[in-house]
Amino acid sequence: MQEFTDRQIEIMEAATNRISKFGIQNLTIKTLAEDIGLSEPALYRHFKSKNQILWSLLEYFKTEMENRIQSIPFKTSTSEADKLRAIFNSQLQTFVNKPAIVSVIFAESIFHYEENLSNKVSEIMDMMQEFVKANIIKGQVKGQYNKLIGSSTLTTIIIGGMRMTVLKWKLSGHKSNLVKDGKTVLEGILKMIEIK
Amino acid sequence: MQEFTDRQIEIMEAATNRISKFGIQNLTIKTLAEDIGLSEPALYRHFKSKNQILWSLLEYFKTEMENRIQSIPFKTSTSEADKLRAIFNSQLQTFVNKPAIVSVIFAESIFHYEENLSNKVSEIMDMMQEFVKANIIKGQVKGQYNKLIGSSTLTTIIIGGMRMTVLKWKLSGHKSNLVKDGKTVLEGILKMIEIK
DNA sequence: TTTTTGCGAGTGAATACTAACTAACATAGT
DNA sequence: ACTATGTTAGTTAGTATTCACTCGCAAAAA
Repeated sequence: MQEFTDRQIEIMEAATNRISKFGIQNLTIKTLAEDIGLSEPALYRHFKSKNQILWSLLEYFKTEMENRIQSIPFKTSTSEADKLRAIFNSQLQTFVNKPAIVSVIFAESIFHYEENLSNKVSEIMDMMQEFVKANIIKGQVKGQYNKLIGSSTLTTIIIGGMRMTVLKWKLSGHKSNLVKDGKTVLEGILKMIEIK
Repeated sequence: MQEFTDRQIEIMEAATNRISKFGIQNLTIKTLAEDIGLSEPALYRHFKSKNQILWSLLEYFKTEMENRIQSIPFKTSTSEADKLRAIFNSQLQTFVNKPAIVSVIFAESIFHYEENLSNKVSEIMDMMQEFVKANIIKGQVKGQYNKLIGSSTLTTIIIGGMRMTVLKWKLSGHKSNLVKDGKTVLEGILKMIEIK
């Protein structure tokens, strides 16, 4: 298990914010050092390379996300649909609290050239897909969801719809209501698959 | 209306290919010139800046896409669902024929720092959304689609599902069957909204 | 002859990263 | 209690390399 120092976390958060505000092109060791109020070489005391700053940042968020979702408390009586609602609510709320994260997590393309980074982004996406797919399968087995559509296709639709909502929120300059819009999309899909 | 010379189109296609293969970070005037077999200054005979190469490339594809979709022949008797099928089929087929385009069109984040470029990407996305939303509204008015979900939300779900399918195809290294997977997703959604 | 399209050889500004050094502090041996 | 030694976290001043872009000139096309 990775552990990070306070300074490392400070650096990772500053990096996330800069990417969110000005894009990855503007994330340089120089601008990053200025944001924190340190010299460039000081950053190299805490990370051995720029790549490692980005990698750690992704790892840090992945762990946070995994822990947060897995520790959502469910009663045994909770329906699969309600579990799905809780997972997405938690996820979208996190994005609202820290909008900068979205720019990094939803950016398969920006790390295209650095294999270890794009792999980390894929890992995060896969994790989210696993949560959703497991939910769908369970719900279909339990007879809570209909079986009009296969679980893989349904997962693609749900994750796709949510990602699209987040993208629109980002393009609106975070002015739209992400939690509400996300809920609307999810309820729409549930309306079509849930058996009441 | 913009017109491009043969040489300009050659440059734009080479740029698209390089972005697709190695990411935008690797698209430099030098590598681009080498791909075409010209010197760096020669490129500046055809475009006044690197930004303009990227802008033109987006404009070029946007126009192509608009014309292609609008010239799909429909009989008056064609159902809205069949129109939607035809539009997405045409779009996905274009991606399969020129996979490099996807890296550029689906890359809101890579142009984050250059306003005129991210605006162009938004324009392309908006255009696609308009086509879909118009189709949904018409279908609901004609009673071909049910009204369980509002047209905006449904548009988000459809576009989101298709984008997700394209993203998965890209991450698979273009090994999955995009046209087939896209059709499955669309049929899944139609199954839930179409009134037969 | 004039215009178009190419070239070799640059330019200044960034970029990630390094070298050499230092002040502040912790710890261990006597 | 005092000194020797090592560590942590920072500094200033660089390095080599890469970047988008330009200048002056030639050859070819119109």
